[in-house]
Amino acid sequence: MKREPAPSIPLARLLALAYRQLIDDLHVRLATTPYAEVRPTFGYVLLALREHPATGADIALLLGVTKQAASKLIDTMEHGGYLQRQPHQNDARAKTVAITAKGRKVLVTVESIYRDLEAEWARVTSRPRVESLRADLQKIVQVANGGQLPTVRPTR
Amino acid sequence: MKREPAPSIPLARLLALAYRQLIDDLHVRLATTPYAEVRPTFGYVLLALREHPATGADIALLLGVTKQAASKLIDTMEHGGYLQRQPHQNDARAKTVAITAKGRKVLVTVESIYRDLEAEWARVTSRPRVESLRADLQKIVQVANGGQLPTVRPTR
DNA sequence: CGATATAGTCAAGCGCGTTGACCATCTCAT
DNA sequence: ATGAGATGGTCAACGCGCTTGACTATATCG
Repeated sequence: MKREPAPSIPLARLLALAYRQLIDDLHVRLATTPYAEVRPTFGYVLLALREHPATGADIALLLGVTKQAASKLIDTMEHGGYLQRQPHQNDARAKTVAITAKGRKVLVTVESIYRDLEAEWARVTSRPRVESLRADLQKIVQVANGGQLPTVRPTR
Repeated sequence: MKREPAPSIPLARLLALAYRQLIDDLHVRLATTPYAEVRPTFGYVLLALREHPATGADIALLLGVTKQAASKLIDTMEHGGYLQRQPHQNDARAKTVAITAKGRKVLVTVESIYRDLEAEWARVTSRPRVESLRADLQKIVQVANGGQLPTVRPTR
């Protein structure tokens, strides 16, 4: 046997695989709900709107994309009934983007699915190890970005 | 105080951020080498070709994309001089795709950069924790895929 | 041998982002 | 108060990376 010492798999590859695993599983499960049309980016927007409405420019900034791209996404999400544009109170140029009841339901559904998925991960390793994973990743990402969690930028 | 228990950040988000962190840093550093034009997907292909050549169809399967998409990518990489198409020995339909010396140099460069980056991660947490991270992610992904590491599919 | 599968390519189209140009409105220094 | 510039939003055109569909040439196997 000419067995090499098993090469350690690049973290980048594992991260990509794990991420896809989660996202794909999420959307497989979402497909069985009334929210099958929800696209991966929706979640980030809904999450941002949960606390309080925002403008299109805010969302563009959050996602790290242009206003135009954000605007298109908001169009789609509005057509889907996940959020709503309203005239802005203090600024006649701006529009307020607010999450709808349907949008909130998606959020609740997604969170419940994530809980399931993370529980499966915990069965494969253990609850504490999953929490270490979360903590370590958070720390690493934060340190690399001056203490802040950077804005989303789903993938590339 | 109506302080909620600090919501734990979704693993999916952390994974996405960590992955982007790594990939972006990699390409920032690559930009200072003679291989600035290398795109994220190149690495996966080169890695696959390191051991032995493959056909376009193999590569398509590996990347989880169509033959057509793979073909275009191979075009680009061939123009860049990272790999080479040759007639296949036993099959007149097929073409053999082989890594070039330049392609191998990219691989060496990338690995060295990854070592640096992973070392930085280890400084933020610790060497053993980075290795736990790697081991846990690998296990989780494998278990979810019947013991095999799935094919690449860079992102979505 | 012929039916069917497979390797590869060309062409058109789509999703999701971009750049560029533009208008309406807000802000602020003068 | 006003005018220059910044900002919010939209429309239009286009690019990149992928898709589906159609096609040719060659392999494979009953």
